[in-house]
Amino acid sequence: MISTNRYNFKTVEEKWQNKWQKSKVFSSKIDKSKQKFYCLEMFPYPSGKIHMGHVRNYTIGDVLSRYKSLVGFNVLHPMGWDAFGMPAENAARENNLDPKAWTNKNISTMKKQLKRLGLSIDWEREISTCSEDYYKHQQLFFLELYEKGLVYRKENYVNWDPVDQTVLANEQVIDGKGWRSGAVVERKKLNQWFFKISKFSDELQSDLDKLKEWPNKVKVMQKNWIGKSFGCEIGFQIEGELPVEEIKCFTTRPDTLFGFSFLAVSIDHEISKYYSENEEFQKFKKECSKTGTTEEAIAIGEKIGFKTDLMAINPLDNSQKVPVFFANFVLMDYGFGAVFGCPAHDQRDFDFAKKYKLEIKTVVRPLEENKDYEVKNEAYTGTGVIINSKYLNDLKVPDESILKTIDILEEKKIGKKQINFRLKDWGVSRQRYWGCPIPMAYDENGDVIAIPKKDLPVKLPENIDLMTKGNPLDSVNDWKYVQINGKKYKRETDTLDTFVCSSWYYLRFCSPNEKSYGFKKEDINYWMPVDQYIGGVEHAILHLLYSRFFMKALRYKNNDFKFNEPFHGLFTQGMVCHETYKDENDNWLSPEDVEFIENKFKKKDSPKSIVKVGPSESMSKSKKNVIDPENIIKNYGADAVRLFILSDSPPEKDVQWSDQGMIASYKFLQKLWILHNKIKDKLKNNKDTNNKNDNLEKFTNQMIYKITNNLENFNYNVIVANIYETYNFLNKEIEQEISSSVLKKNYIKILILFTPTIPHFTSECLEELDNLDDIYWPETNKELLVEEKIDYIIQINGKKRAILNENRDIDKESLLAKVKSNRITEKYLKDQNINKIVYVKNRLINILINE
RNA sequence: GGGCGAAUGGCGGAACUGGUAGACGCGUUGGACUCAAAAUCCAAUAGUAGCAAUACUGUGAGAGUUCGAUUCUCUCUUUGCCCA
Repeated sequence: MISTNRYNFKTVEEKWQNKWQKSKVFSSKIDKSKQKFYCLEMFPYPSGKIHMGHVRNYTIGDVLSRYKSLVGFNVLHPMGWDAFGMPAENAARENNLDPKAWTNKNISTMKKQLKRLGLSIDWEREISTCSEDYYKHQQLFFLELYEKGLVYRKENYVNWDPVDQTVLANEQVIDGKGWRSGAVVERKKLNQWFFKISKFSDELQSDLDKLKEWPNKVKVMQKNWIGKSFGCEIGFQIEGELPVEEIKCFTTRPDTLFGFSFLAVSIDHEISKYYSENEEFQKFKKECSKTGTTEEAIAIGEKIGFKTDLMAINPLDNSQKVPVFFANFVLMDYGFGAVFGCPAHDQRDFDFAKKYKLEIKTVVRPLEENKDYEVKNEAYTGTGVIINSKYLNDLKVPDESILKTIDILEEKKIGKKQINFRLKDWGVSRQRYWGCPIPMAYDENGDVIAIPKKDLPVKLPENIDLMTKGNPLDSVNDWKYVQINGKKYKRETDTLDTFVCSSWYYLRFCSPNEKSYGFKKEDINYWMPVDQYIGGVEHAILHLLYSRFFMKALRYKNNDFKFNEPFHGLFTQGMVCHETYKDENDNWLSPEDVEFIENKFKKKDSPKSIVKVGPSESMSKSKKNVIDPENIIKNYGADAVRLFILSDSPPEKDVQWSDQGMIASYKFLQKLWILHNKIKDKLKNNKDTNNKNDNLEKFTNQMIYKITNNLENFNYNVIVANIYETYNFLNKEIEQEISSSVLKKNYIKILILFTPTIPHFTSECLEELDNLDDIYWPETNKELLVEEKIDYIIQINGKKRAILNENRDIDKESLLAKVKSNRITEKYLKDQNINKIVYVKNRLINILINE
């Protein structure tokens, strides 16, 4: 009688999680005799509870970590909390709580939940960015960067909410209004701290080529963001009443200079000082401030200009004089805050010229057009040749024309070759409470002083009033004023952008307990760089670029680093999606409130209700299409959840949540448990037989090969398929006579293959077989992979006609003879001339005949 | 508008460097067990024709390279993401 006890995931999973914790199997130490592997998933923001996205992200990382340790790597797999940020401040304000208490409560909840997933995390390295132990090192880095000249203060435009008296991030501006107050957002100039990321623009771009293990998509996005452009600086002579002699422009299209019809400058251009008394200009400036500061807002918004009395002279044709405008689409931070307008070959310039009735002169024609080609309804920006441009005529656009024109301009001393970047310096000041204080202060004249290093950390004050308008720190007077060297100073009350915290946490994980500095040289030189970084593609630009910058900034004038990129490999996983539901009044409904009866979705307990089913979208609280991992883990167990979240889609793509799929994974583990018990009984009762059955041995070996390859290539969905395949095979094979030693040996290998995916289950099984020590990843026996019999594909005129199972390495003639005598294929070859035979050894034969 | 990717059964998805298309799972259908249902087990499942053996069609559309194309090249369509 086979024992058919059900698999009790609850006791088994709890048992193993406790064991792992007690025996500290996942704690990591430097061991120079072993090769290290640093596996890092993007750390979570402690918002309250974990969501399915976390489950997916951390399961992927866990499969990798567990696999790598089984292979023999010394694995570092830490976890921490991105714990500063606005949600805490908002939640605290709404519920009259302390942000710190709120955050720490969330951390403890989420930590419990993550442990419940059975992740192989070294919790002794846990860090939290809102703890003093963390941010004090960050303040020191800030000062070091300041000393190296990589931090500076300047006035910059921000999105200002006049009601809440605060700065808004771009994503908090919705339709030009503040997300909370609903007030029309203004552009306001504020003094802010900046990281000089632009100093590394070139390096950040060119080093992307070294990141071979990054998805190309992400590299392309970063490249576009950095936006290296090659062009030329041109000085335009100016005529007019004002004492302005020259305006410098940057352009990537100097070859269109003969199509010049206006010159546009930013409203912040230095010549604006002559218009400070001009009421019309001030009105215009106000008009401009209504459009947001983003490039997109400027691109979509209407192009408006303010005509000055100045005229600009075309340096290549002194007889041509064109008007100078202030224009809202020219940004001061790009180039020199001035561009020359060539309407025929730039859509923005074209729109502007139409509006202000300026000349549109065609200077490039497409190759297929003739000399009389003229730009009509829209600008022509494609390739072609230069026309109407005197000595530039007939140059090929763009390759030849741009370089040639620059040469000419340089020769005439009118212009200079120049490389320009779109990437702007990183503004890190935030007018918020719940962040890392910036260790700076001001004297009564407003002059800056750095807080002396010995006085660090600048602690964030606690128990403060959050109900004030603007930055709460501004009104904490006993904190705000500070004595330095006997002199009174006012502290910087802005805090650092939370992206700063996440720009170096990967270093802190290497030395989480180091007191004197953010990391220890010895630690980072062993563990860094991160071998595999895993997270959502939504961080493709900012977080990843900032981290890359921070690494380079720390390394600048510092020999402690053996590496200059933090993340060797990057994997971006897809999102977890679910259908969306709405009731008849367009209120979002949670999947829990909806049931599927008689082919229709209904609201639970109201059979007459109508539920509108929307497309499957990324799970989000606002659309209520979320599935709470906690319930799912409680009902089905961690292993089943891990199995499902990996099974349905490749990890880099979005996955649809499916209740049926989830249940199937759960049932599968039950079936696997029954099989395990069958095998156990068989091992107990069977003796070693001489009956030679090497099917199992062969199959296991093939599986080792397949699963290993699939693990190496992140084909985790295929691994789940491999696990099912293995079950299907083993469940049948077990009915055959197998020597128990062979069975045991192979079954143990199989369980180890399953371990990265369903670790609790396999640990229990392995223990029951008294095989817990000496667990290592099995190796493929290459010789066993070689099959003696092979399915040969028989093609006639390229068309598959049959499959013949014949000996390996059979020669062409013998195979042909078999084909000729084969029941199915003989009729095709009868009385036919064979023209050609394509024979691919151990694979196929293609016989070409006349027809 | 520009850049990058994707398109395979009813659905999610497999397919090593061009060489058996549809692994595996879901769903569906039929059967077993049951008074019945659920659960479980067995079988079938790309389409068309056929009792069947088998044949023809088939990886978004069209062309090309090749003995052979889901895979490589070109054009187009749809769609996703990023940038504007």
